[in-house]
Amino acid sequence: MPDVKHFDPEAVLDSAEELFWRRGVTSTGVRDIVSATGVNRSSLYATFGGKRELYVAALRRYADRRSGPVFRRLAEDDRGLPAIADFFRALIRARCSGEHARWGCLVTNAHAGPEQDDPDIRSVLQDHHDRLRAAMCAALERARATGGLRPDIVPATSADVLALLAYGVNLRSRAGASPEALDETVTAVLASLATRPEEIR
Amino acid sequence: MPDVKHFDPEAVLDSAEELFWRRGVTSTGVRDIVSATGVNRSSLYATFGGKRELYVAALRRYADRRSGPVFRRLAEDDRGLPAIADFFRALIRARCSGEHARWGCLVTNAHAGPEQDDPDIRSVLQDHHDRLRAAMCAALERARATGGLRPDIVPATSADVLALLAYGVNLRSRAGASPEALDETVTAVLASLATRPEEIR
DNA sequence: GCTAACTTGGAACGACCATTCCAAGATGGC
DNA sequence: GCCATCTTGGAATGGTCGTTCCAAGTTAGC
Repeated sequence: MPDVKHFDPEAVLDSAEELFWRRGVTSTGVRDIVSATGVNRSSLYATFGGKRELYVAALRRYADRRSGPVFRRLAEDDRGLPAIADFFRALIRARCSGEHARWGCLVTNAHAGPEQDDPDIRSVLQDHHDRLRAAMCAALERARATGGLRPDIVPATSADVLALLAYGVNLRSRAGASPEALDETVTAVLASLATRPEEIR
Repeated sequence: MPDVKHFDPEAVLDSAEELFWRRGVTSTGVRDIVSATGVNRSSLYATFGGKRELYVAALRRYADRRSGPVFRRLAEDDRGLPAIADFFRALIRARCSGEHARWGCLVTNAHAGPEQDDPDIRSVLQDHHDRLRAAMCAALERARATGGLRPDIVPATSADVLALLAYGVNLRSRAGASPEALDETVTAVLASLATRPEEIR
């Protein structure tokens, strides 16, 4: 039997995800991942393939382990509009303060860079977008079921609006947009959906 | 008296803007600008300083000559909401088809990359954002003046919403979002602002 | 036509990049 | 203890990056 890995690939992906997220794909070199993890170049290449594969894996990991649970929680929340309001409040808080302040969203950032030409990456972006829309749509349909949605609102269409709004928040938070202003902006959109705007927060 | 420049700096900036826009800052090398313009390295450095300065100048140029006129037209348009609808229609058309299809917006792209750490670049982004918001706000106030805006709408706040929406359009268009879907999304937002939603297009 | 001032061409520099290669080391079954 | 098999360390490769430097060329006034 052969030798066994002397490191944890999952931990390496965690580090890679953080580096790609914080500093971007092009600004993050393999040497940065080497020095952040302590794992040797050769082991990295033997395990993952190369920088591209490392990035794709980190991006998938981000979509699965960061966005995924949040989207799921949103989709399964019975409250409708308040669930969406909570989603955005948490989003804005995460983007503007704490450990990841001003990092934006790894998937949103990927949209704007040259990495999005890659078919594998493109499919992650599309998948992420579809999941976000679906979660928003589910929450809106719950709002409709409880009469919280204005009659002229079409959940699927407004889900697209809210998804684009989330991208806007992710993007502008990187430039230092104030959380209060973002909150107010989001609240205005939610108010336009609600039967009783005063109940959304 | 000294020798005089053998090339047009403005034309160089045009080329640089196009390259940075299409392929991104990090993927565009000085050599690319050299071969696109035919201007020698030394002349580039003597005239502009370096890559960073070239990028900042190209970004400023984009904001002034691409976004500027569009924002001005929007702000000066008397029609209110139809002016905003036209703005978005033209935006979506430009982002999804024609010469610049899938390039997104140079300023929007700058938000997501590592270039936004630079104070000079950051100030261009902020300025661009403020101008966009102001133009939207002006158009909304005209809508209000003609009774086209729902009474509960606050122009300044909805201007922020529309600005974030524009960033979302810019971003998603790069990933290949369909112009029809984007149109529908934008129309839904405008309908939520209008006293008579059926009149916005 | 001379000269001072500036531009231009092209080579050269040093740093960094992703990737490869190979010898040395470690492992688990026999 | 041996060996096949994989991992690991570290040097090396070939390329590209932004930038610099200097000699040669070009210009406009005198």
